[in-house]
Amino acid sequence: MSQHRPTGPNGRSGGVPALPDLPEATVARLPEYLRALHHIAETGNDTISSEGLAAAAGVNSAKLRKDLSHLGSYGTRGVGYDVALLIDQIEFTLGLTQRRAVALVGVGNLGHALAGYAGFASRGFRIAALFDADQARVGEPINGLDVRHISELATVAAAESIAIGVIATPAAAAQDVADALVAAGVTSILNFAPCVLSVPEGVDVRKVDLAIELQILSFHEHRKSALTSLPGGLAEEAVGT
Amino acid sequence: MSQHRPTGPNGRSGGVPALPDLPEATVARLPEYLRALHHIAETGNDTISSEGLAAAAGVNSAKLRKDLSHLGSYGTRGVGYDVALLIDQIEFTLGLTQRRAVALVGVGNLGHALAGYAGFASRGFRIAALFDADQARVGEPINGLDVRHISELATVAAAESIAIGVIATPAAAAQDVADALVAAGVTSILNFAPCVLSVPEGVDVRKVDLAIELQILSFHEHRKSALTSLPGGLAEEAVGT
DNA sequence: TAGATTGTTAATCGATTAACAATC
DNA sequence: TAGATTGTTAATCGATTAACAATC
Repeated sequence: MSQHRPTGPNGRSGGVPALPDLPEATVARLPEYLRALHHIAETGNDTISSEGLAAAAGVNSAKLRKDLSHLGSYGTRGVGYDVALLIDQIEFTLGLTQRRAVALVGVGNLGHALAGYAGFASRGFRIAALFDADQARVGEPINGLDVRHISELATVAAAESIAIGVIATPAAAAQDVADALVAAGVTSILNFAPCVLSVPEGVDVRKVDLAIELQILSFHEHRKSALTSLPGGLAEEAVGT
Repeated sequence: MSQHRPTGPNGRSGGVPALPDLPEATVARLPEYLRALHHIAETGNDTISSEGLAAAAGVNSAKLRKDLSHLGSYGTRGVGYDVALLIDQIEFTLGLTQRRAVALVGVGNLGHALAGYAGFASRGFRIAALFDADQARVGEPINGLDVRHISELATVAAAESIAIGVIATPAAAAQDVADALVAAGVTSILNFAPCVLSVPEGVDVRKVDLAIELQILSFHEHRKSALTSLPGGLAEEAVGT
């Protein structure tokens, strides 16, 4: 999913503040904790136990504490975590202290929806530019931004300091778009096209494939219906804890 | 992410055809192999090696062979895999031999795009009904389907044999929608709302949170820029293989 | 102090990978 | 037969979890 460069055993020389190595599984959960913490903050709580936060994030509390211990020691034994402090720590770790500019390529069905998705803005990102290869769409205003032609990518990316790109094109176009993004200096790509992208070392790719999510659910449906049709009683038994 | 019931050590009595236990990580990759295989089939190849398929799916070949070995032995040593046969096997395993009916709840920005997403139809699913809580949207035709009021969920789900639901509502509404889906007999949910759902045992939930994907990328951006700003040379060194 | 809760340890579990014997 | 490639083994690695000592 994400091309990942091992950061090595932190073998550094200078007195630079060390960014600790975080397990990838932990990194993937931090945003969930952050979302839960914002929710908790909104309800007026300024302290939360690992048990409470874990419940809000849908994980078990041992895992949560283990995850947070990688960031440092920001809880108080016998009390819990200071919500505001923990929000700050996680936001810092995720690099969300600056609002990051994002380029969105492909303003079809899905791209159009993503361009208007309020969750990006509220959670640390700014859609800074929209691109499409179709001249007929260039100039079209979406959510306050005019769609630009893909050929302008490099210029705009430089001008807006864009390091993150979102691909919402058909699969057939995605690799070319990825190449263009990389050429424009983008080093992180979120790919909604159902295909594998090849990118140089140092560029991170994450993929969201909507049909794959349904197919995974389909697998479990298939299992569930197979169990149901077994001779009496077995279904319950096999479902276990 | 997905509430998962361990299926137990296959402890069965009767002579029912055994569905082998598959590691969850393998299940999550099968759809990717399937997509790659369809692509390979379209290019006219009827045989593919593990090396070739692995490359097309973006994984290493040892992992691919290990994954496929869980389904049984469908390759030929010295030759490779029969593309059509493997497609059939994976589709069977994923329960894609029947086209599955899906209910989509919430036809805002994102829901609208999902309702029109061709990838669902082409990869085993049929959006059978659209729902919204907003009476103003009820009756609106989207992609050949009229939006219905959420109160009709149970009736329609039964009539259309819907077992899979997609939630594309605001977070605040998502839990109520999930409850309604479960009450209507839905046993698999794909949740696009940024919140944790609580569902009964036996119901599977998968979650897609678009902002979380960007936040994970942001983390890596943060790391990369920290490395870049280190005193000369270290950046290259730390990036490693 | 007594009660609560963190941070850490250590055991367990599952996933990945390289290597290679089996076999086409 | 020789070459190619699978399916499996076994070692390694990373993630999860329960338990509890540390400490507020």
